[in-house]
Amino acid sequence: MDKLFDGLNKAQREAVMHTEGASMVIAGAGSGKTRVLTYKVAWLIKKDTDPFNILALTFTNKAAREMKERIVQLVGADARNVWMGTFHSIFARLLRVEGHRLGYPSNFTIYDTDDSKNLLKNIVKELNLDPKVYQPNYLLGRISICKSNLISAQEYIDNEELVNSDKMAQKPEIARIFMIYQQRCFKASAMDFDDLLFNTYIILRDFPDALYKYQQRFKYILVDEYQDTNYAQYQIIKKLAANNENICAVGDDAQSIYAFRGANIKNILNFKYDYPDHKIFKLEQNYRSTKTIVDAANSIIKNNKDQIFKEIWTENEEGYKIRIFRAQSDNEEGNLVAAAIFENKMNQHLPNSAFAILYRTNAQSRAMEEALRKLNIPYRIFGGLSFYKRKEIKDLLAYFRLCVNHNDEEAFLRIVNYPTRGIGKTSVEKLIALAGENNKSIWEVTDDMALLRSVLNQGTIQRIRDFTTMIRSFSVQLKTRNAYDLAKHIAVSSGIIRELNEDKTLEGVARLDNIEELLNAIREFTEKTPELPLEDGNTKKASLDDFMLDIALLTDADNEDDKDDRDKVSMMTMHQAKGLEFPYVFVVGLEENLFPSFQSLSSRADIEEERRLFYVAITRARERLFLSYAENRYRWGDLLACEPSRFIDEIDQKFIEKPSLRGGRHFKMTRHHHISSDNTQFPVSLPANKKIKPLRQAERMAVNPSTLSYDFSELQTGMEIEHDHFGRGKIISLEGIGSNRKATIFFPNIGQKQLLLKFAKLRIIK
DNA sequence: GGAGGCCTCGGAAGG
DNA sequence: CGAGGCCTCC
Repeated sequence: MDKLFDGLNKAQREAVMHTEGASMVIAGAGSGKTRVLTYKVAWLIKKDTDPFNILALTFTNKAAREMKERIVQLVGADARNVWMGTFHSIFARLLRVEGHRLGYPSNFTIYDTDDSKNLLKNIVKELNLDPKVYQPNYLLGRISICKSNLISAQEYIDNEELVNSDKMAQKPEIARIFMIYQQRCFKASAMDFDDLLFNTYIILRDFPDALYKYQQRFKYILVDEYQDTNYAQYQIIKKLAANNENICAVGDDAQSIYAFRGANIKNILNFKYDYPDHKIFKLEQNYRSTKTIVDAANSIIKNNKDQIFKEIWTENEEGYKIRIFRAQSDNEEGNLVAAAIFENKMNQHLPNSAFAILYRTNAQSRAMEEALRKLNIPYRIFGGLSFYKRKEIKDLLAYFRLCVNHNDEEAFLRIVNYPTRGIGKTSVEKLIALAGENNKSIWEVTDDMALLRSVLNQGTIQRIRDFTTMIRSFSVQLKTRNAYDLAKHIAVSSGIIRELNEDKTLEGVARLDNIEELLNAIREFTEKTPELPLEDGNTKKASLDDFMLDIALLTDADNEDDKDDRDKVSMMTMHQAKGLEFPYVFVVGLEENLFPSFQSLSSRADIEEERRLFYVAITRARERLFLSYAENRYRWGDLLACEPSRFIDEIDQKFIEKPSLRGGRHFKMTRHHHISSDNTQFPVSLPANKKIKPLRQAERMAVNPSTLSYDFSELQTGMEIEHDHFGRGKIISLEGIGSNRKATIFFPNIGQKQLLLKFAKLRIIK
């Protein structure tokens, strides 16, 4: 037996060795799923499969990168040639080559969700429709679900059922908006995230030579997180695998938590019909968690009706029972969690990084942060505003985008007047209108003097031409300069750096830092990318258009900041925790209406998804699990009374530490759980408009006004403080009492300011 | 064009 | 509560 198989158990080994034909690996939490995938690819390579013939699809870039590194360690650098990446990055690559078949240039832009929403907003405005009725979020959601179910704009218009349901919902124009949106994206040489899948499918469907080419190339196909694939992804895989049927789908139906964004659990349930000769491997031994945690998780998930039978077990020791905290308020919940972390850190000699706090919504992080700060426990929050979503980053990237693709409408609109150059809203609206009337992109309009003269004055025209001339001059240099040089040149010549330099606030300084960080990333890219040979025998460093190829597909996890990985407690949503593990895990906010979320209460399918999310959350824990809930919680500025989550009741009581429940439980079966039938519809009809918000008003409760006394006694005249926005300053005087207490502060960069202490979150420097 | 006031509305999140 | 959009005023 090859030594590659050392350290794999029987089920894992069988799954790895089954390379020919279809197979499905049902991998329970902590059962070594990633291991099977990596070893399977490694085994294929070892058996002399050309890495170029292996396609491995993951859900995150990070997963792909880590897996690739691991495989390289196992079988050598050759493994770098495996086609491994997310669905979106792999198929974006395919579309750069094949997109011309549908009329896209190879340098098409990838619109991110902000671009898509802006475009939709503009379209609604141009059509004079009510922006309240046609909200960008809603529209994009609708369009996205269509495309991920392979329904084109034309098919939508022709589908009576869909059009009628929109009429019933008083939104009859959705089909038209969808169509215009697609046309505008096309005109801008842009694809949104869903187009990357939709268009890939269309090419495989309509161009037999292309289908043949990729079926030949991808002889072995592996798909990770199969339970989270949507219909479009499913169909693409099915097409690619149709010839060889060497497909291996890995997943766990119990961990499907993305149905809300179109993932279809049926893909995993139907695998057996799609590939009748398939083999199923079940990985049921958990290596991660204690018996208590594994069995408690089993006792929860068995409440779900829709699932593939499996029995997760472990040889690990029994371990600690689960402790449950009941808190009076969200703040007290934070204090209990922080205190427990502190105590365990000390008693068990654990590093901060041994702990994770998992919550349902990002808003819950605040109470936890405050509590941890009080005890001086360092923490790191995952999620939040992504680097690539920051305004200054998007601004600079928009310059790059427009250089690479002049037709990129969203990039054009973003920067045509940033930094300000006297091209106002009215002029821009006229450009958009001209583009629409003449079936041109905005850039093409700016190139047509006759058209411009028809609606704009000479001064405006000149300013617009100056702008396009500048962009052109940048574009020319794509050929001559390397990515870093040009990026830096653009950052300076565009005026962005000057603009940010003038902003002396903390925010402004941080923005400039971010620009610098982006430029550093580009420098690194320029240096790391192998040089391309030129016709004249010289070589050429990577250029800015190379860098821009899949920049839209990058996320925060892709630039792991090594400077920030000091020993810290991790805080994140349960969704983000998928795939991770920690010795000590706190799952907080176990309250009805929060977890399970109030939006999920009316359908069984939604509740089951929440339950799977709970399952994911608790199976992150290796040694010890803590659950908590608050009886009162601030939500959207109101103090709400809460009841403990039904999920707490679902855990078999024998796994729970007894004395923690002071006063016993005050709820049992008295609640009414409104359960309607499953509203999953597939593939033509769309999910019905989601439920009406239940109970919000009724839940509201009076706030106890005696708690509103403010005490800022630590602050004194003469102190140096720091303010989020104004930076450091010195307190000149203090006046007023209670909530009216205010300070006069001198900020060197800004001047003198009067601030109400209850709003200004001042930090004392000395 | 930018600052400041008022209003609205809120899920989880990968690419 | 707080972010973001929109409107008004300079």
